Amino acid sequence: MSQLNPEQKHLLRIYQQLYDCYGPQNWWPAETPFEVMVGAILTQNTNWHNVEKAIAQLRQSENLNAEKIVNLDTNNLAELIKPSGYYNVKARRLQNLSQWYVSAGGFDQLKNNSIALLRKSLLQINGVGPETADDILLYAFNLPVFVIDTYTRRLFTSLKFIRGDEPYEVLRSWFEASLPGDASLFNEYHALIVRHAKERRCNELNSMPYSYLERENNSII
DNA sequence: ACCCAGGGTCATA
DNA sequence: TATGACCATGGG
Repeated sequence: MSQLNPEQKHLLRIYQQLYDCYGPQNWWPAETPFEVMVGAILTQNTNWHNVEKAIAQLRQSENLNAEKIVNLDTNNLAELIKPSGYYNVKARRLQNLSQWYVSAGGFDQLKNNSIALLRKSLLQINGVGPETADDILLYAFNLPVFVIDTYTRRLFTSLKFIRGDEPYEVLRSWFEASLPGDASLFNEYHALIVRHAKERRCNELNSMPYSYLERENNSII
């Protein structure tokens, strides 16, 4: 603790404040790593409540596994996930992801790869962008990756840590370098950010801006 | 009726 | 590299 710089200490104080307000979030709500991956695709620009309906229909039809999804007719798959929106696009994305998953030999094979290799591999799947890839790395593989989403940008912009328009990779690497590399911490932190964005009941946060940009008179780049 | 949600791709300049 | 169009359901 004594070796942490001011930014690191403040990021941890913000985390502690969120945790005190909302408690543990127990993310990601799923029974298997593959279900996490499916949820990560389906939740793209979509309310989680709608995603739950889609996953329930996949489960009920006994299609919630990679081999089944690969072999399903794309239109039938689209019908099953309809509540999640963008269903034609997402049906193709789910099949791309499932093809990748099956071809790689499943979770037990995939988990042996490094973070960098897995991310590179995930980003080559059409339909998997940086945030979806990092959701999967953190919540399916339990790897220490800090997920950047619109909520993260908004919160830390309002707290004056960032400008808000920095490229994804700039923010991810900055947060990862500014926090202990602990998957459990990143897991809970991101979940708390989302919880706070939905409820906005943690008023203590508003009174603790760090003003990093003003103090350094510069950006984090 | 209007707004947006736990993004990403593709076409265009 | 940088904008804009597009994907689409369901809840507020």
